[in-house]
Amino acid sequence: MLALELIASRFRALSEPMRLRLLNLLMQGEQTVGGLVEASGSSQANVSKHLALLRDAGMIGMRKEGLTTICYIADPIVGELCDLMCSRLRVEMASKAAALASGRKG
Amino acid sequence: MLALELIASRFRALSEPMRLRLLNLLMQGEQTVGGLVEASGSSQANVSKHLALLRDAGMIGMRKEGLTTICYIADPIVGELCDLMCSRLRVEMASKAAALASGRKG
DNA sequence: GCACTGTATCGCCATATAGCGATTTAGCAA
DNA sequence: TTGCTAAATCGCTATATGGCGATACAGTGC
Repeated sequence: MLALELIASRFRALSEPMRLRLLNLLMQGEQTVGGLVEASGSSQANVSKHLALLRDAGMIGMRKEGLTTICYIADPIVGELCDLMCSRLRVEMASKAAALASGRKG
Repeated sequence: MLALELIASRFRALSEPMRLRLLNLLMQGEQTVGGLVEASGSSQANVSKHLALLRDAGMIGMRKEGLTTICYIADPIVGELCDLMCSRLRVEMASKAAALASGRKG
């Protein structure tokens, strides 16, 4: 179904640690591509590619100002999805830790 | 960072249309693997592989009853994430449709 | 025109995985 | 044991993509 592919592609955009890292940086405020390159510790080519993918997925926006390109979160869903996933993971990890502590199998 | 990889792997589990389809089927209630094979129209091998991946991601659970294996949604996050994404897509598609109708560029 | 800088893109390699058919394994019934 | 069935796994191919270095492009200033 078309809709499923659309949804899948959005989730896929969130399925790489480097992209989550870039989104996380952008959630603190808009940044230039160069700033993201430096902050992420990845190569310029990779960051550019990931940013283009995030843009195509509608998650971020980009505007040019002179030589530099400035990126910003374009879709509030990003924070919501990550918050949901993070809070869920916290619950799971807490229960696993409790299981380990009590000697049960994970 | 470890956490980012964990989060990314969860999103990755949701990044295939076939897996979304299987989850969607399971949201109507638990099903056998065979039932999912039939309902999804995919091969038994593929469905089995996707289900194993979803299980490893903690999204579904499986229990054996005699010969058959019964699958069920194990993590309520599945529905929430998909609802969020779907509602967001509806908003975007509606605005794109409006843009098309008014002759503006998408 | 030239040089410099910030981004985007290209070519390449390695890895991951979706899908397929074939096979194996596990449980039930003779 | 044999046979049957449900599911998992194996071997394979094709495709997608993350990461790299090199290059091309675009905007600025000379």
